[in-house]
Order: sequence, then C-alpha cells, then structure tokens
Amino acid sequence: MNFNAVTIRDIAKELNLSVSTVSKALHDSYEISEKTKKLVLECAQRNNYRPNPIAQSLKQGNSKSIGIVVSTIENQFFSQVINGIESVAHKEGYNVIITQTHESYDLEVKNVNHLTSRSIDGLLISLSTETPDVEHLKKLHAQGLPIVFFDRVTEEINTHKVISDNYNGGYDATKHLIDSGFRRIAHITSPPNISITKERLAGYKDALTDAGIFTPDDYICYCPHGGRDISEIENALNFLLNLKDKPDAIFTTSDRITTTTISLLNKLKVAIPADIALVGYTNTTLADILNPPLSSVHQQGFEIGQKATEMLLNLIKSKWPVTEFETVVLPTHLFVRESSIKKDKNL
Amino acid sequence: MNFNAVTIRDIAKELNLSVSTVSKALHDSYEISEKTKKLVLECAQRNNYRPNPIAQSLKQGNSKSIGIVVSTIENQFFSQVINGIESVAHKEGYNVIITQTHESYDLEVKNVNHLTSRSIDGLLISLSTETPDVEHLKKLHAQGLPIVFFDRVTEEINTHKVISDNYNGGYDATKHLIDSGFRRIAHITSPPNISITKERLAGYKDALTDAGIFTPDDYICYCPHGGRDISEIENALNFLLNLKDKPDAIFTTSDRITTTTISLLNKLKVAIPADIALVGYTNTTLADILNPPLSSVHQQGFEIGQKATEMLLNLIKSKWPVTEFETVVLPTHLFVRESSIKKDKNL
DNA sequence: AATGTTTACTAAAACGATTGCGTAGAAATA
DNA sequence: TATTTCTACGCAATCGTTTTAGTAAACATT
Repeated sequence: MNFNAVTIRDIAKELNLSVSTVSKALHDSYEISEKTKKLVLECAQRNNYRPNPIAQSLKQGNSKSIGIVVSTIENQFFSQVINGIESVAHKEGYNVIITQTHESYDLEVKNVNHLTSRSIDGLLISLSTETPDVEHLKKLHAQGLPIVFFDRVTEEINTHKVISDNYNGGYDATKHLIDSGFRRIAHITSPPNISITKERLAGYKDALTDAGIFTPDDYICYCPHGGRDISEIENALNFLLNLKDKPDAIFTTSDRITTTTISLLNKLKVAIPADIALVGYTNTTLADILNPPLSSVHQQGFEIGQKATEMLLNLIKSKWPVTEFETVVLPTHLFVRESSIKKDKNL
Repeated sequence: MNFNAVTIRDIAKELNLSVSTVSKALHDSYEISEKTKKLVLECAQRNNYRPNPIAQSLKQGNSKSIGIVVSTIENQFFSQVINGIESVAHKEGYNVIITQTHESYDLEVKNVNHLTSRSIDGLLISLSTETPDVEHLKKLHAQGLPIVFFDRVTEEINTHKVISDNYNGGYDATKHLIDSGFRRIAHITSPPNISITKERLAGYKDALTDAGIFTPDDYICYCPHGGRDISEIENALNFLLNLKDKPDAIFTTSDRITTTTISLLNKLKVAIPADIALVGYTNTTLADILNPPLSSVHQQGFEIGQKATEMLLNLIKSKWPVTEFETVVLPTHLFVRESSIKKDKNL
C-alpha cells in the first residue's frame, strides 16, 4: 500500500495537461509558460505532491543514499562517527542507512547484501571483529561499488581508508603509564585479526621496549568478541589477577572492554588506580564522571566520519574509475584522569 | 554510476529469450520449463545478476523500509530502542533508516520530509523537544502514511503509540527519595510541552502530594533543549543551589540531563548523595560505575522498539484502513544505587 | 478430422518520473 | 500573403522488473 497516491499523472489529469508538461513545470523548465507553472505548482502544493524517489532513482540510476556498517551504535565512538557521516552526507543531499553487525560476521554479510540490494551508491564500513575474510566486499568492490573503510580496515582491498592513529594512541597510553611509574602493564584487547588491535598492540609493545621494560606475553589478553560478552573480560581479568607477577596497570582497547573492566574491577574491590591503574580507549562522554574518572585515548570520531564520507562521495561522483587511493590517519588524544595516577595505596 | 550493470534484459539477449521468460524463470514460475530455468539461472549466476531493487520497489509499490526519527542515537535509550526496532524489522525483511533531530524542530521536519520522499512504508517517531506542533505529521497521517509514536508522543494524532509508564517512573523515583528521608526534592526536566515531561512531572507531584509534602514551584526546572546544552543545566543547578531552602535531592529526567547533573555537581564539589541526592531517568549501561553509582529509572528501550515496530508493521500490512488504535504502556524499573541513599555528611 | 487442453513461451502494459523530439498555433519577418 | 521563428505544449521512449493476456505448437479427446 503506497500511502502517497498523488502522482504527477494525477496533477496532469486534474489540470488537463500532459504528464510531461507537469514534470517540466515542476522543474521550472523554460519550455513552460509562467501561467501554467503557477497552476501546476499550486495544484502540487494543494495535493501535497511529492515526487516518488524510487521512480527518480530508477530513472537516474542512483539512489542518493549511502550505507553504513558498524558493530553497534551503542558504542559512542560509532555514534559520533555516524554524526560526522550524516553532517557531510545530508549537506550533499545523501541519505544514510545505518546497519549494525554486533561483531558478527554473519550479520556483516547480511547487512552488506541487504544494503547493496537496496541500491546504495556507496558503502562506509568498519569491519566486525569476527570477520575472517573480506570476500563479500571484494566482489562488490570489483563490481565497482565505491567503498571507504574506517576504523577497522583491511589491507586486502585497495580503496580509501580513514583511521585513527592507533599506533600512537597505544604508544601514548602505555608511555603515560610508564611515566606515571607503572612497570607491569597488561593489555586487554580485541581479537588479533582486526587492524585496530594490531596497531594499538604495536604501539603498546614499542612503548614498553623503548622504555626497556620486558613484558611477558601473558600480559596480553584478547577478547574473542571484542568484549561483547562480559565473560570475555572476566576471564581476562581473572587470568591477569592470578598471575604471580600481577600487573599494576592495564591498558584496554575499545569502549566496551574498558567500561566493563572498570565495572568488574570495582566489583572485585580492586582499587583503581591504587591496586591497578587503567587507561582505556574510549569515546564515552561519561569518562569524567566515572568512578574513578577514566584516563582514556580519545578518537576523533566525528572527524573520521566526515573525512570518510567526503572521500566516499568523491568516489561516487567520480566519472572515471579511481585507482589512486589514500589512507587518512587522524591523531588520537590522551586524556589523563585519575584512573592512571599513581597513588600510594595506604595514603 | 550504477555499479551493477547486468539486467534481466542482458540475460534475455544472451539466451535469446524474452525478458518475461527470464523474469519468470528467476521466480521459478510453473510456466517455464526446467531446462530453460536451469539455463537462465546459470546465466544469471555467471553474470552475477542481482535484481534491481529500485525497479522492484517501483513495480511493487513498497520500499520495504521504515523510517525512524529520534533525537540522537548517542542517547543509549534510543540506541536500545533502535536495536529493538531492528530486531523485528529485519526479521520481517524490512530495512531501517535512522535519522536524528538533535532536538531541533527544523531537523525533525526535514528528516520526516526526507524519509517520506525516500519512500518509506511507515514511520516510527519520538518527537523532538522543540517541536511546537505536529502539522507536518498530520498531513502525512491523513494521506495514509502508517505512523507509530514512541517515547514522546502527541495526542493530536490518533494512531498507535508505545510509551514507558512515565507517570509511575516519576512517582517511584520521587517516592523512593521520600522514603529515603529526603523532603526537599527538586526536579530538573525537559520542556513542559513534550509528553514525557508532563507524565513524569505528574508522577513526581503526586508522590509528593501523597506524602503530604508541599513543594514550591521553584523546585521544578525546565531545560528548553532537553539538556542539549550544558548551560541549561548549569542554570538550573545554580538556581536550585541558591534557593534559601536548598533542595536535598534532585530527580532528573533524560539521560543527558542526568549525566550532566552529576558532572556539574561533582565539579561544584557538591557531594552526592551527602549534600544532594540524585535519581535519574536514564538507560546508560554505565550507571553502575558512575561516581557515585547512579540510582535511575530504567526504561525497557529494546522492548519499546520491538512493540512499536510490530504495531507499525501491522499497520503497513493491513489491507484495510485501521481505525482502532491502542497505546501500549511498558513498565519502568527503578534501580536504587548509592546516589540516593541517605548519608550523614559527617560520617 | 475437428476440437479441447496443456506446455512453454512472448508481447505489452504497467510502476512514476524524466527528457529528446515533434508540432500546432501564434507571432514575426520577408 | 507566404515563410520562418517562437512559444508552449504533447508524445513516446526510457529506467528494470513484474504481470496480465495472450498464442503458437504439441498433445489428447471424442
């Protein structure tokens, strides 16, 4: 049931004009007299006529909408990215269709299929943690669908990418902990297959190496689902807290892992930072009022969204197949709060 | 640039068949011989043919997608609602287009127009705080667009609605504060024009009245933009804290107002709950690890989304104009945490 | 053999908007 | 008056798919 019954044809009938005259009048064509234009416009207004965009899309061969795939919009980083995307897309008359993978590969494939089968003009995607390969995207990319990756990218597809400076984010967070006097710094992170994990981990490792601190591999814990399930982080913490050389600080990646870690440490009566200091990778606007206020690496979510969308729209609008691609890296910023300030426990 | 060039016509040409034969073969019609079907299917596969959904939509008169209008997805309540919406919509093969008003009336009108001009089959909307009237929706409703309101509803349009039990949420929160020994309970809330404000306010007032507590009107502060700007809450708090009969507790509505209130009180060194107790209306998953852990009225966001979508899909699928509408009210749940527990300040 | 039935396909008309081309009638020009 | 030019509009094709209404040819029935 199409609720909007008023078509260009209805107007034509009502005014005893041809369909093409009405269409041209609505487009303010020079071929139509002012009198007729006025007549048509008035009639369209009165009947609340709205051109059927589906018909327009069919005619024009584009849908003026772009698809977004993220893990979950509950993650403030992603909702900030989406705001950035919208700010650019809407300005250019593009609509945005948001889908969530909840870190599942299955859902990612389904969403991508759904989006392309709804005829999007381009795709913005941050890969799911569980995505083992990108064949589903390679095919589309080969067919000419403009794709821009952001946040979690893949090297297997050559296209534009926008990421945070994850390496330096990881380096800075770790160095800050070192500079604050911590030496046994653990790392709880997402699965090792996704790009952000590797990059942040590399930063973490290099900061430690540069400071001459040896860190056992035991200190690095991976959460298979990126912290989707509390148990993943419970396991990691149990493991870390039971090590004979218990860490005195933890560097966590991702919103979910970070906030869940605080929650669990609080529950376990492990004082932050007295017993264990914490620096997270998170964009939550609540970092300031958490208990304790959370030191965190902040990413320019909004800007990432903006940049990615600009690049995507360039691809979409390009008349020629684009072969030169670039990867934009935006800086991260470390906010130091209480959770990483060395305190004497007995103070 | 449509990236998918292969049409049903291409296949027809390649196999020397008619377009209709190909279409029917792809739809496994009984009119087509097995041999031809196999031929067509193989050819479609080989050329990676995918039906153009826009053409299908045009033909079928529906777009299989529903529009959502919320104030902002950064608000966890709304992202939870959206998850609920998606869970139902996707199961039924419907796509979802999310738009944000950021509490602006202008954006609400724009988004609604954009959505309907993108041919949605139905609309799920929570009104913006700044929306003065619903003429833009009345028109569409009159034209037969299926609409379901949730959260912030209007009485001026007769259709399905799904809301939280805001009255009881307000009542319970206030009663809890009273039972905890607080007597001077202020209320910081959204503008008085939106439904949730009125309902929660009524609950707040009744709880006080029922307890025989007189409360001056001064104790009720409205944030014109629903707390979008920090200054709104700063003003409210300044006002409340400078009253000669300073409140000993505050009941706040909405995620934004609640979390900003904590943040500001912390900054002002006003101890929660020792100086001022706090109960908020919020769905943040971080309530537990805030400083202090926040007592809050929790709404069934996911379920609201589910229910609203079920009702919308019923409207969409109905062959007959629906005239009997219902308003579903889902219970809220008060989580008591530290922020509202009476404490002797000098303890 | 004449008629009915089935099989397997095609032609053409939708869906709604856009647009190149054609043209009647008015106006301008020769 | 005859011819050209303009003006203002209509016709018909188009986008890709679906669907209704056919129709030849093969087969079966009487």
